[in-house]
Amino acid sequence: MSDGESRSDSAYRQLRGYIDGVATGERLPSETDFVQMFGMSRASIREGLTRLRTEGVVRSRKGSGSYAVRDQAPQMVRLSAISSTRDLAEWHEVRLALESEVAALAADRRTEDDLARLVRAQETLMVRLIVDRAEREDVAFHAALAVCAHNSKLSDALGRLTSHIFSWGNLSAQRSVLTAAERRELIALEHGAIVDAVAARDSDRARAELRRHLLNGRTRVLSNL
Amino acid sequence: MSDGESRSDSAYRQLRGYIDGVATGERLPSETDFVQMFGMSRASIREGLTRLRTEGVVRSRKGSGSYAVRDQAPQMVRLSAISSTRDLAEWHEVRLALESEVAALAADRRTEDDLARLVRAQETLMVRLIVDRAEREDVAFHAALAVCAHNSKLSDALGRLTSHIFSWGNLSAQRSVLTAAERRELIALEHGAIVDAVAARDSDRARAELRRHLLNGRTRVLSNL
DNA sequence: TGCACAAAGCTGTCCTACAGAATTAATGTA
DNA sequence: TACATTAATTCTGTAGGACAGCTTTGTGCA
Repeated sequence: MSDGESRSDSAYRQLRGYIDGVATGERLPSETDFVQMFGMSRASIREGLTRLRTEGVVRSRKGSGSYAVRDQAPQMVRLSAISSTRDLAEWHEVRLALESEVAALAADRRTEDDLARLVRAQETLMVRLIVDRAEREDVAFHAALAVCAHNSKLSDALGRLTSHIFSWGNLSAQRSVLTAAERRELIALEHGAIVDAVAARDSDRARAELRRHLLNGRTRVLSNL
Repeated sequence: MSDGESRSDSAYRQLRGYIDGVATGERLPSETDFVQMFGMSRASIREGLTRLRTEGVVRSRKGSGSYAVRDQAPQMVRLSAISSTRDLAEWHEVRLALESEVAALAADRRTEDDLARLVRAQETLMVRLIVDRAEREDVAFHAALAVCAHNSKLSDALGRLTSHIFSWGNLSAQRSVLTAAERRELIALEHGAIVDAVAARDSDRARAELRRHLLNGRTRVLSNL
């Protein structure tokens, strides 16, 4: 889990943890202090600090020191760049949290029209899977599921997060460990179970089946790195 | 150019300009190439690159090179203003999704120190509840729980969302249907159940108890409107 | 006390060096 | 020739040292 973490990732994480424990505007220890505290070179410490400066969490003044800048306007949740497998795993967990709730709400609230759209999205996906990986249709299925939940805040956040994670996937090698046929069968099975649960208005089962689907997918993706 | 510009500022600006002129996914020149192109040290170049990586504009792979990312995609999830009870209910559901997962992860991953902090937060809350509504201490308890989950993305998003919801609550009349004593007993019971589940490393129970806690709270708040 | 000045500490920047991953070139074999 | 294997090269990540220039602190003097 934390093995894919580079030195500067570790520095960033530890610095962030340190900053969470100090008052607004307070001066941080010097970079050389952090070097001794964290047991890594000043270059790595500075890299972590640079990231925090970019995020607006820290401000540095030449000759004086670095200072914690507590956040001013928490009106946004920033989808920070995915720069390590740990970042990816963490965003996956956020997605899992949102989408498992979406699945449960979908089972509770779906209309007949919603269900019809969901079924159609799944059928379109399965047809397309014969040709290629059908990533666009896969996203469409999950979007159709989100619509069923009848919560615009939830589906909007989930949609942005999913595309964020997805855009990372496009950059990486994206070699699947599964054959096309295996993948097709898996999706048929797992998506089918979700659709069934939503159709039966069984929210607990919908949540459980979606969790299984995402956890399986995560395992496959992460085992590829 | 401008006098107040540091070397790394200049590197950042020039790198950004360079990247604007290349295709998505294209490989950038090496850091040593930029050293010659911009006439500054590799440290300054790397600082500029680190900023761009943090912004998600660039991605670097050890041994290979740095690549332009583009597809600037939606980097933010906007916490839109709460202007109706429906908005409030929807954000509550998002919070429920995130925090129930946090509770489950907390039970799985909490260290002894995490647990100690959580218990202390609850004790502080209970003491303060004798005096007033102790909203700050209530938030602190939930923050302590989030720390246990060891997922900075999840806890950050949840923290911002919670403060967003709370800021609405502060604006409204905030008349509770419960007496202070009733509220105190309820929090003791429900928070206690969560702490117990986390202590026992029972993720399912932690999830369930947190759901119950939040759903009860939601019912109380919404029945007030 | 108040002020000037020296000393120490800090970040910003540059340099050199090397490990380790990824890519490319070279080489041997069928 | 075609291809698999190996070696050389390239590149980022990290370490450590050095110094300039700015800020803060401390000291001594009037």
